[in-house]
Amino acid sequence: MSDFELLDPSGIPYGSDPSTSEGGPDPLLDGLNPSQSRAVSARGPALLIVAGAGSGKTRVLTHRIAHLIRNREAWPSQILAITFTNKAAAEMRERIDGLLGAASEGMWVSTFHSACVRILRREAERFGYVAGFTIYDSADSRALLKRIIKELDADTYGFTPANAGSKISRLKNELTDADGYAATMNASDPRDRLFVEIFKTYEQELRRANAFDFDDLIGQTVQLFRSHPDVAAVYQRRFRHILVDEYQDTNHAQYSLIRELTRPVQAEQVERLVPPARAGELDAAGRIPAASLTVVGDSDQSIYAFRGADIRNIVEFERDFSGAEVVKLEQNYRSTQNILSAANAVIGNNFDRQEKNLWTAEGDGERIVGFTGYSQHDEARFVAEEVEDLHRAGLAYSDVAVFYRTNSQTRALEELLIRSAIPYRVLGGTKFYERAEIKDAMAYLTSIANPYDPIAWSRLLGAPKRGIGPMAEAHLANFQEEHGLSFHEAMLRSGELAFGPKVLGSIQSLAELLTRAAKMAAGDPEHDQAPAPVGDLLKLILDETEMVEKLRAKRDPQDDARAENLEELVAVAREFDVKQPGAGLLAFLTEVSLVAAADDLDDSSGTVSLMTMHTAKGLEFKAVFITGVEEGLLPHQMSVDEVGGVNEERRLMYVGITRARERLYLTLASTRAVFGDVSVAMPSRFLQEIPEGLIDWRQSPGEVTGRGGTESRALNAPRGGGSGSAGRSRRAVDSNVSFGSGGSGGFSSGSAAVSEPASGNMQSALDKWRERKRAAKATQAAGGGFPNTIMGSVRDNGDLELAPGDRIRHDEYGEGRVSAVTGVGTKRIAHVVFDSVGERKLLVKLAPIEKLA
DNA sequence: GGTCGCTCCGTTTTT
DNA sequence: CGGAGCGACC
Repeated sequence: MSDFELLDPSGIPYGSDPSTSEGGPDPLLDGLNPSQSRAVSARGPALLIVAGAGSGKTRVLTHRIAHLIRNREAWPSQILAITFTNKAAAEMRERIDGLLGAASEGMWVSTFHSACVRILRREAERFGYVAGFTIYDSADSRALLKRIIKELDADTYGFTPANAGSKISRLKNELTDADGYAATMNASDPRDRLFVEIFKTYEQELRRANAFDFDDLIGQTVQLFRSHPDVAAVYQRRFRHILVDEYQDTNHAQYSLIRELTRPVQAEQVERLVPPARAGELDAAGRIPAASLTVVGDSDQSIYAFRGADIRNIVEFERDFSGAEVVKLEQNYRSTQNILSAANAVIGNNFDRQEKNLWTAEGDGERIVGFTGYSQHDEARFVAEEVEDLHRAGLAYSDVAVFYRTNSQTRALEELLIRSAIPYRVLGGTKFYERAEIKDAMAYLTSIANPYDPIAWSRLLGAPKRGIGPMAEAHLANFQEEHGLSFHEAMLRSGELAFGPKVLGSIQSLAELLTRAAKMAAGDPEHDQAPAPVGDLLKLILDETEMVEKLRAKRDPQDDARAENLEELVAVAREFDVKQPGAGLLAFLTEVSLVAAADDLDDSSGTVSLMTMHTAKGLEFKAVFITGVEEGLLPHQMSVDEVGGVNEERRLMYVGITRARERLYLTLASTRAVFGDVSVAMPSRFLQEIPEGLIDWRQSPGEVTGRGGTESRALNAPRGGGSGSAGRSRRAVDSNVSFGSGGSGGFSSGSAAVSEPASGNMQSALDKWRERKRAAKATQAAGGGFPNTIMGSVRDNGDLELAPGDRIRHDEYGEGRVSAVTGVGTKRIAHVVFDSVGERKLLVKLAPIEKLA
């Protein structure tokens, strides 16, 4: 479409270099160090920029693009820049615009997935798809696989949607299809044969549904290019400069895509190009030369092997692309030397890497702070207090991030952050669009765009409940398949099937709704009617189905939150309509399908960011907490048995450390709750790899595990002296107390395991019951307070009134005096000066406090 | 056909 | 401890 109209109108050939000979300094090279400058100005067929963490690679990349455009070596529309997240793409576009004015018009800056969707939507008809295809997320894929496995009775062979799905995903990332796998498998193994059956059926079903899964987006684009050289030629010609960020995390499919895009256009394809090629585009042999490729990466930050990333792509780049130049960026502009020294020390233990050392001219900075908690709650409490101290010292909340290895670690952290009235946000985890009610509503939109999609259709039938059960669904599905109809058409003709009057009525009115919505979505060009905004469509669906009202009518307080989520979705749709007027339903669905965890990071939100270390890649914060630095968690137990697993975990640790600019905290707990009961945790081997002088242990592992256990000897920590043991015994008592008293709030997840069985069971059953009741009440009352509300572990002080001067007692901080109360309603915050620990801010409603008479 | 409650399952990281 | 899935009841 319009992208192609932006092709160079004046015919300036690729490679001509009209303006570099101008005298005077180049503002785009100004302020760059020699390596950076080389990385911006180097020209040639291929360039590898080895960019250590914080070495200014985004700057180099944006300047390089701006340089190409300003020097008239390329038009914006000839540039394709691939980033890892949509947020990174938006940021890059913004920075280029900042350098050149609105120059990014027509440029493709996007993720692999977004770029491929764009290509596939445009070319879908070429290979039997329709532009309105659905993108299946992993949950959709699993739903489809579940059906297939059941049909083939494959569950008796141990197949599950999850394991079959991940195997298919792995194969697709290797560009292997079902036939390809069948050719290499052990044909005498019935399990293998069955898997091929599953794989084949899955592919058929996807095609029938006019849907692609995540991996298809890349893989099918590669297939498209390979089977249609004329289509490939269009893109090979168009993109003269291809730049790929985070190249160390590309998988084979992505690598192949880049390979296809950087092939020269052969003479016989050149003839077929529209518009025809100009003389300036061609080389002596009548071909259009290959695009120039720039990749940026750092093999030390490769952390996605589990999803097929192949580190060899970057390691063997020079061999792969002949004539490649390599530029190394080693000077770091982000972190203090202490942080870098720790990072270097850790990553230095990976023997299979190219030697590289980050350094900075900025000085040592503060020492790294270490802390070992008695439990994960204790650890979380430290984090919350320390965040508050940093904030008091003038650091904005948004400059602070808390990292962890697994998403399940958020619970304890959230609990303590809520109590401390620290605003926070969790990136990733159970994402907004993965919530059941959101998927329900989205199913309507998906089905409107693609009425052949069985997953979306099947989902919307039962949401909300309307009397159409599995029986009716099966009949309709059979009918639709027999007659080759869309699901909507099948429903409109449901009168031809033997349904009872009630069911028939439900089906008919649902069919009418969908038909009406589909008409609105399509618009009517003849009557000058534009496609309806997405927000209107969604509102229509929600109004007609009464989804929100039905949720509100339920007693369960969680349903209120669900209703609010739906309203939030309407707001998201409206925002989309404003930001991209006329973009349409399809664009909205695409955007929603491809949001990444890091995409909702909002720098102006004024909140602390919680995320996994994987999500943290590419980001930076003034202060970083890495939590759960324990054996079994970091490195994760699962990775220890895998070949190269620990090395990848070490790179993950390296990524985490190098996100920090000024302050780094490494925290762990000596015990961690796994499932229900408590197990002992050992400090991570990575801690030993950091020179001891770099860490200032506020509480070392030795002080906590005590008694000269093997753990403490393994560490570089100072020997825990007298003060540690006093603290330990006091806390030990605390935690026992809170176990016994179910009503006191706090950490009841503790260890009931050791107490006598009979009373222990009764006690825990009672605790559970009380806990549930209180949680329900708390969430009911706390509505609208914080974006993240944890269920089941929040206490509620009801309408506790506090005024300056009041004395209170806190479960952990002891007694103190209220100095001020700010905020209103559920967000009332008490500022309390404690006798022992000084000033703290507490959320009146949720803090474990009581007023003293 | 829907709802409730029980049991059993399971936890790495994600576009 | 939490969620999903299934079986038994209404």
